[in-house]
Amino acid sequence: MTDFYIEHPKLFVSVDCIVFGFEENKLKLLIGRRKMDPGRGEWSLYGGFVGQNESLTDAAKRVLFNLTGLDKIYMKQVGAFGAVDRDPGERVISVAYCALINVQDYDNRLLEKYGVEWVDINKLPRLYSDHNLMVKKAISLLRLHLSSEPLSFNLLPELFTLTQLQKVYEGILGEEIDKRNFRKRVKMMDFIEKTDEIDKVTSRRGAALYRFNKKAYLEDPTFKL
Amino acid sequence: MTDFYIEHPKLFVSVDCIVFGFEENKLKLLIGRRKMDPGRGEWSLYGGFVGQNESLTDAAKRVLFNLTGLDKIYMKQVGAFGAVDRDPGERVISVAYCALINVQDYDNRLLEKYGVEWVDINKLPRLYSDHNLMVKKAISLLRLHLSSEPLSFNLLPELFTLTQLQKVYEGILGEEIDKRNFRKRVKMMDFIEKTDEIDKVTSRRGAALYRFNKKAYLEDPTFKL
DNA sequence: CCAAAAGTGTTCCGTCTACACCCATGG
DNA sequence: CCATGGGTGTAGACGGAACACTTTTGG
Repeated sequence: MTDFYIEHPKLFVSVDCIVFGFEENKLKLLIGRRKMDPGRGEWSLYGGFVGQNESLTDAAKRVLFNLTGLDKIYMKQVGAFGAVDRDPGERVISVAYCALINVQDYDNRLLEKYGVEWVDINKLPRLYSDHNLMVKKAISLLRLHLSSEPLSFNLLPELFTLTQLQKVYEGILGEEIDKRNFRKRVKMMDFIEKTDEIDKVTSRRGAALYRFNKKAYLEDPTFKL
Repeated sequence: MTDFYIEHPKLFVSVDCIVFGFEENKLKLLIGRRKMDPGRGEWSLYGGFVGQNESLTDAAKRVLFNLTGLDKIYMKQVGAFGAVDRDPGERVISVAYCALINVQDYDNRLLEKYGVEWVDINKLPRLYSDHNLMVKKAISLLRLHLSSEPLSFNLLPELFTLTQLQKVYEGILGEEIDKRNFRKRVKMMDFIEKTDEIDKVTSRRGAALYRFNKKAYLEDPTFKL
């Protein structure tokens, strides 16, 4: 390949992943202690550098797969962060990606392997570099799109109760929702289907389990919840 | 500075600017013919490479200043574009920025100097590389934020008529708006102030000129239009 | 005197919000 | 039998959408 742009500088480019999960009826983030300099020991998002022949999304997928053992994760770009001194070590441009995973699919042995933990988003510590900023932006993005896109199901198992679904909404929005109004709205979405299964774990009475029918949704992708 | 990350590759990073203007009651984009290889002669956004000691936003500001002679332009990041072969010349990560300018402030002599033109966003040609994608995303972003942020005033002169304001909305949303409903909503925003000035250019009768009072807005930054 | 744009209110309908009680079950 | 979470409907308020005519003035 010819060097068309040889006179311009090249920079390190990394991706940082903001991994959301839903556990104990709370919205959580997968973060860990940095294992390298600079910033060794500080709380941090998990990231990695972008390869010469790797697209940004591929890099994000690779990093997410390493961290979680999962592929086909729902993922969305949050934005590029490029302050000159954002990384104390070297000049690095970082592109943040937000990921939503179902913690049931996550292998907990990886927590130890990577030294990461699920931390309540309302109890986040100070993070390395500009990672708090990234998280803040990711949450605004989630909030912005929550009511017009079927995001929430990515955080839940295949079968879920309406209370769980509601808690996901409350976790992301950071406010409580009226149960009756919420269920009324759910009923209008035909692709949120009641199954015959009953969940007896979280309540004595048992709660009906629902499923998000992706195929039905794609036939008429109108979402408002 | 120590080379902490020496083992990782470095990439070219550029910024591309999507410059919106409002002219002849239409939303337009400032684009031109590429003056360099690869892609010489193709329609393209205006961009530039990010320097080693320059933040992403500074790079975008610099490129915008070069192109328009204006600083303090309203600017928002659209996102990072990182497909491996997005640029036919070399591997380049590009961060797109959307800018809103008032064409009255723009020196038309620069059109020739840079070989750029104001093109109706509904009549855009095929653009270089993934620039059409960038534009599309920028427009979605504008639409998304239009009703909750005072974006539109950046496209208008200090003093503007309500019809002009409405045309900006229609241009961005791509649909017509009811005049009476629109004006009713404008009246509720106290920081859109009627002045004593009258515009006699666009109508025989003359239209009242309004002003966006930024200070008043900042005291109570609630926007809904 | 007419063309062209400015300006102005009301009614209706649908959507959102507030709100409280009974049910089923396991321990 | 009681504590715990699951499940259900209605009325009133509010906001958005539809809609047509009068005014002013330059040419």
